[in-house]
Amino acid sequence: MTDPASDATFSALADQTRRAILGLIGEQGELTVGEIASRFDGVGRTAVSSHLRILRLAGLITERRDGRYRHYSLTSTPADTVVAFLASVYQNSLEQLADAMNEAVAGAGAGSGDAGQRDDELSA
Amino acid sequence: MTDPASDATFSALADQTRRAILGLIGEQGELTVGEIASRFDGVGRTAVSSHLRILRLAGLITERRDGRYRHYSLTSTPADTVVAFLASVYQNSLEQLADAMNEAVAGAGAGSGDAGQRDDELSA
DNA sequence: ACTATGTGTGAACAGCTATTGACGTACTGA
DNA sequence: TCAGTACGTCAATAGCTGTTCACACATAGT
Repeated sequence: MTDPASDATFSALADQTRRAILGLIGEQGELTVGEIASRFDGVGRTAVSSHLRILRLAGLITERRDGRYRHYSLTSTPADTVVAFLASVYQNSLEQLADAMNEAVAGAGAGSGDAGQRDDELSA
Repeated sequence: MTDPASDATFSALADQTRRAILGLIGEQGELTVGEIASRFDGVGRTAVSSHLRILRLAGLITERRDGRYRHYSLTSTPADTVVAFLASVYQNSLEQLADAMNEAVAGAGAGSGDAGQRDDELSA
């Protein structure tokens, strides 16, 4: 729980604007910096760029460079760090949850497609 | 995703010390402020008390007053907010995962109502 | 009374966020 | 090719939030 990866992930998720950006990207699939900044009236391109940099360093999003544009999209397995933390803290009561989650992940990856989730060991 | 509850939860989880406190409480089941402060050599009781206040306001822990001591323990379904956020953002790929996780949490918490650390219920 | 546990308050400190201005890069038109 | 324009980022600054400590206070046990 004291991993640098956890720290980066939770710090990235701590900001409300960044969570909103993640939700926006999740809706649209791919967005550029200008498109995101145009939706947040109170946030400029520079601020959005900084937020995207933090999200990218945390491994939550990836960028695809297309000319002068940079399209940002969600990564495939972003919840791993969060889920791993929850599983380690609440293992006494949520151990069965982790098992059910692994099964659900495996089923979702086979059924609905683009997730590409890999089943890893959640119960530490 | 812009709920105040989400903001409080993710802000509480953003701090490394608070995540370590959660892990410590998850291991021991119940701990007092002094016990927690004694384990973190660089953090005093005042800081621990402040962190516990933030965690309590975020709904992650609950306190049980026993004389002059206050025993802190994990709440039953703390991951709901986090899971709800992940489900809303990654609904395209993790919709079934979120449903399965909510069901698992509801099933685990339906029996007793607490985190499972009910070794004693002595009342003042 | 005396001691121990826990919390509240104010100050110092560091860290983060948003802005302004400027720069590098890449498309567009003549 | 050459300017003009749009997109994104970098650097520096101001403002704000959050963490920690020292001190004092309230509560509870002996």
